[in-house]
Amino acid sequence: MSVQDKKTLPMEMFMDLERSGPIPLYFQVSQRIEKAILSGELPAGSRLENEVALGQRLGLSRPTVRRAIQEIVDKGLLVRRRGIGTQVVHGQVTRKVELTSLYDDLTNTHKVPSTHLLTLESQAADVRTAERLGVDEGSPTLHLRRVRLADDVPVAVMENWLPKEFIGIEAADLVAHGLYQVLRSRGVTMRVARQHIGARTSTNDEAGLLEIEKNSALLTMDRTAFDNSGRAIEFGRHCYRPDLYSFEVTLVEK
Amino acid sequence: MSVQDKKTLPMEMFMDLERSGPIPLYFQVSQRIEKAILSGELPAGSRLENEVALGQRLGLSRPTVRRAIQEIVDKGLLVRRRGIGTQVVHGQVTRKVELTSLYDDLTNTHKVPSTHLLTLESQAADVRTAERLGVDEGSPTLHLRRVRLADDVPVAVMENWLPKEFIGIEAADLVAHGLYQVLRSRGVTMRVARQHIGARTSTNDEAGLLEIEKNSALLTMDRTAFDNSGRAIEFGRHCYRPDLYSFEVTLVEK
DNA sequence: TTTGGCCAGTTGTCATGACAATATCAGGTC
DNA sequence: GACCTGATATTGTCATGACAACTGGCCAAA
Repeated sequence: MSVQDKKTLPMEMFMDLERSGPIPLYFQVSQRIEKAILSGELPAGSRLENEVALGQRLGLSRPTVRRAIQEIVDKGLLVRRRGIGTQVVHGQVTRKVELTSLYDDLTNTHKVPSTHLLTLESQAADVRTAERLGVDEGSPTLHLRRVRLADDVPVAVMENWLPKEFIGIEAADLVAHGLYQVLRSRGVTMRVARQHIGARTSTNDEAGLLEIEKNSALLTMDRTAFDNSGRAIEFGRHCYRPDLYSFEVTLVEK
Repeated sequence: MSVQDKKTLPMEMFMDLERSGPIPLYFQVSQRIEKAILSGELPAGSRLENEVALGQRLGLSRPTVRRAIQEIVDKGLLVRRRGIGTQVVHGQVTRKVELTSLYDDLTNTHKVPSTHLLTLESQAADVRTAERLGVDEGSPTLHLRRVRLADDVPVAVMENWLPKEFIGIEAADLVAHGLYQVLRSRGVTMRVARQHIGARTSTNDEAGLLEIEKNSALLTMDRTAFDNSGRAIEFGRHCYRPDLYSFEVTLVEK
């Protein structure tokens, strides 16, 4: 009758919830709902069953169901309206930018990533690097410069500085696994990152590395990443070939 | 003794909570805590009082206090660790990118924004526009093209398409208030936006409008915005002078 | 001295219950 | 027919209680 579908889909896919496993219930539920949305089982504009009824059918409390739904709302896939209900957003499927590295991005899109390591050295921190990493000027840092390739085509030139406790990182690891994977394997997990995205004209050096013409446009990203305790872990200045890479950001008003 | 301050600040600033007002309690609490962080009253690295004790002292339940804290964690200002407590992040204050327009951004940074309206017309949707807005190809849309200036210096060239119900928008409103303000005044509130950020070389036309050299680098942003019901409200292709504008994104790993 | 286990502190998850705020819709009244 | 009104449905907010999981430090044993 109205614009949006009124049939609340049955969704009898929740029979296998692990109530004693390590995975939170709300996460199990949100994953299943999200999967249903992305697979088209819950088409755009369709209404979700209301929180109370859904919880009753799954044998879960309303806060648990509510949190599961909220997770998906935060991703921008669902919209809730008081007095109305919860709907799948119209428009195309959106993917939120997550805290991952370019290496992860490329593997997720089924391209074959590889790395040329240009520089791997200990370097005294200059003013800017010291400020970003929260260390004293002149203190040692690990400095690396790499070219990232996807299917053997250069995509990005990446320059990074890390605090001195990472100076032991080996070249082989970086070529094989990407920086964030190496850091994760050393027990460091990124928690917050602050990025600046801009553009500028390429230098001759960068143009050569990226196999593009001199003075052509580059997409740039500066990032400072922090770990669980809020300590700066990495400061990076990256530049990307704009014809091969762009950033996708999904914003949700609260 | 340890790395971080152990003194849990007293914070006797919560005496004026409005329990019957329209503002949620968790929001009142989160605002006060955030203010304390930004003002330096809660310095970087300091520990927050634990959830249970804070709730008891304020006469609030733990879920309410917890939600207040979570709001700030989502902004990247606090970090919680099980078994440890909640700390103010080290590093600089970060500001999350929000769902605002360039006009709002400029007024927030105390620059004086103005607009040159180049085009305001009804236009049949081409394939791409139709797909983005979720309308039929060839159906009427409102097409506008503007130059945004900050302190009389051109910053961006913005081209937008809106569904046909906005065709009545007048030129005077756009020059005076910015697109998003005009839409808000017509009862439309943006809820979700999907943005692609990239870079490319300027055309001669754009270079002239932005008062930069031909073939210099531009920062570009394509956006599709959706309202409360998930319907596409706006599709825009913008390009910015990279020396005057950049995007800031704060990412938080969950 | 070093190692291991125990204990207290803190956040993470989940359940139950209640009331408020808002949107839709049907019906009645002017 | 237009407008008001009330009933209904749904999400928003908040309280209380309980247990699990993780961290760090203390203390005893090897």
